[in-house]
Amino acid sequence: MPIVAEILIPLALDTPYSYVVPAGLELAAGDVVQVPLGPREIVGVVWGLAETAGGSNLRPVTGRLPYPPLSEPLRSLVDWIARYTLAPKGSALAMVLRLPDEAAAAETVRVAVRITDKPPSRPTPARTKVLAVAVDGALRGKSALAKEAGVSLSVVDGLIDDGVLETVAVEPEPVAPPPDPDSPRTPLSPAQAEAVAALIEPFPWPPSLSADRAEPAETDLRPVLLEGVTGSGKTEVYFEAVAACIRAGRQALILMPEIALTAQFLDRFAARFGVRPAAWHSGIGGKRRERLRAAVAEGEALVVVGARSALFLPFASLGLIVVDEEHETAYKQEDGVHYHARDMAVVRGRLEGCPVVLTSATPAIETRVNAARGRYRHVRLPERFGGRRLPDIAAIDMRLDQPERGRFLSPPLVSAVKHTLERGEQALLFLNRRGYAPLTLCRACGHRYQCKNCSTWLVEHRFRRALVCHQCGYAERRPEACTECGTFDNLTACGPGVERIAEEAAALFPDRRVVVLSSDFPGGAERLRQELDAVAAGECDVVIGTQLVAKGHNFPFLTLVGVLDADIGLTSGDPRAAERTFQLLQQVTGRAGRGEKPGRALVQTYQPDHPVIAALLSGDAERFYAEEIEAREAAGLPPFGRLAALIVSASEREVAEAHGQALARAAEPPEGVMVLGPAEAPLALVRGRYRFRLLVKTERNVDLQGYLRAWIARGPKVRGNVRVAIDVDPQSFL
DNA sequence: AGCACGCCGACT
DNA sequence: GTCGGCGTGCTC
Repeated sequence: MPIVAEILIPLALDTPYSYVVPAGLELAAGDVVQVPLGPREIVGVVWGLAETAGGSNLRPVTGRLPYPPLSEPLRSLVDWIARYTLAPKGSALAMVLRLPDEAAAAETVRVAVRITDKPPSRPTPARTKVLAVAVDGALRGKSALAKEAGVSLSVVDGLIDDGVLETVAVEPEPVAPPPDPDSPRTPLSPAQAEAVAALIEPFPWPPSLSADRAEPAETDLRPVLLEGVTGSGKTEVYFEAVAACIRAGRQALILMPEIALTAQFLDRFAARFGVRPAAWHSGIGGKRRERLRAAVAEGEALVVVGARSALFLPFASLGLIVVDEEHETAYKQEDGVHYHARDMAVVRGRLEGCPVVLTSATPAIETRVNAARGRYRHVRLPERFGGRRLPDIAAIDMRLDQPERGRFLSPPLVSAVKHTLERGEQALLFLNRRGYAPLTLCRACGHRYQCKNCSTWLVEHRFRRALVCHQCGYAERRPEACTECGTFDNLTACGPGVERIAEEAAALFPDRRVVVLSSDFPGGAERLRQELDAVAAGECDVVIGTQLVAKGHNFPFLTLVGVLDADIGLTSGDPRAAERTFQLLQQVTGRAGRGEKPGRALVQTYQPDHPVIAALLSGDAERFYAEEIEAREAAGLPPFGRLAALIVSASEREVAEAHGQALARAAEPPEGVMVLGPAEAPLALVRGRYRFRLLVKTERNVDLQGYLRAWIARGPKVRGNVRVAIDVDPQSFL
């Protein structure tokens, strides 16, 4: 009887396709194979095998490919994610399978050169310089040697041709040198040591700590929330869990938001483990990427630090997943397959049978609730490391301390910055608004510049001389004359953005180095990264920054943080606005005083009594969480359970056809599902397609997928290429 | 993802 | 009259 293989193909297909297995080919589930699809050959993965009588009209599997098979837990993860996110299985597989393309896989042989006994046939000054360096007989790369000798590469090549230097093929440098868990380290504080013990005691691989205990601890595979204020040393605590994991011979994965994956962090890792960890992020490409993937699959890479896509690496023996800064929104993937990496990490941990540690100074509400209800363990680090104090936080009531007309820095803040700079310390002015001014209007006719596609104001970017929509990216040149009434030179900028604050700071402190850090930093992400390093090294006095300064980087010289408009975001319609604002402000004020000197934060606000601001000022996070959870309950929003948004993406024509129909002609929701509102007006026109959202609330364990499928079936008749996904966010699924 | 088919506008 | 734009559907 012929054997039929169910092959999942990494395309947007929801079901595996059937192929016959040719005689003589032994296949097992998880094997990576090549199969014909239409006119071409394509890579797929064996999802299942069956012996059947029929199937003679099926095309045969071409053959097995020399890649490590996908493990059972990883295949289950693909199935799980596809089901949960309503994505086609093949799309979920594609995230795991990103296989090397031929070009990238071609390993170029690296060569090094070494001096031989042969004297040069024609000694020239340049050659003499090279030989002076090479005389020690050590191996060097060609370009390294040329650089060290201060000559060009051709001189080295000439000496090779002459036989004076010999080339030696070198092994490529290891992508993942083994970290040493027992490398000497700075001692932990008592609070940290206590947290380490509490954290790893119930982990399945026996930690050395409990080796001498009489009773072996009972394993507890619940995810753990490791919560501690900024500067409490959470990293060192979870490093000990990583150490215990690799001592037990298992691999560890540390997930971080991309922005936090800095040289600074890798150095901290190196300080603990002797080597830098293997890093996986969107910037790592080609050959290196594939070698690292192979090292992970062979179990050779013991620790991987990576952005969210690292979650899909084919670990041979995963023993621990750490999700650093678990509240970060960067963990949400918003295009293609919609998923939240933190939650998928919890799922993968469950499927792999390994513990998952979530860390944060300001956990997401749903994580806090999960911890409070005992579904997650909760380990806390209550104080800052090394006896350092949290920054003093004070409010500046903008109704009382008004800035000068046309200015945005209040007098108390200006004087605080002045004193900070006089002491030779750094100040950060935080304003979560890119560009120069959020609104431009004509003084003559009152026309307000608005996006052509969205309902938002166009933000002036003075550096680029453009008006830009922050919603959809639409941009136009900033006009000289009003496009409505034609009045020349009469447009006025309303409100501040970071560029405008930089202008103000430069005027106030003309002899100081002022730098603006935002995601549209001129020169791109790489230059931005360098600039962040420069700021951390103290090469700047006043930093004006958007939310990106709240993340990742540690600025040891920073002692003052001024928050310019703390109220931004509190009034937005987002049900998570309060939480987001609290997290952001807590993180950014926590930047102050992480070096030698104590820090201070001043918060400009019009509503010092707002619960979010009050909680921030009092440093009472407990109160904030309690109040926020209560407020959500009262508003019918879930503090727990799942808040999802159905996102429909439809073309302009489809929208026109569906116009007038209630987009939320929803199926009757099942028990436990509550529709919070009708589909909103189009959120944005993105690349010619409108996106809609439908917010639904669910209790745990409700078949949200089923409901959403029903919605799709009975929803507006937008035919054809309608894509649907769940906006995965606060949720529970265990 | 590719690739084919098919339906409409704008051109040698 | 065709050329080619992309919207749509199909691949075991």
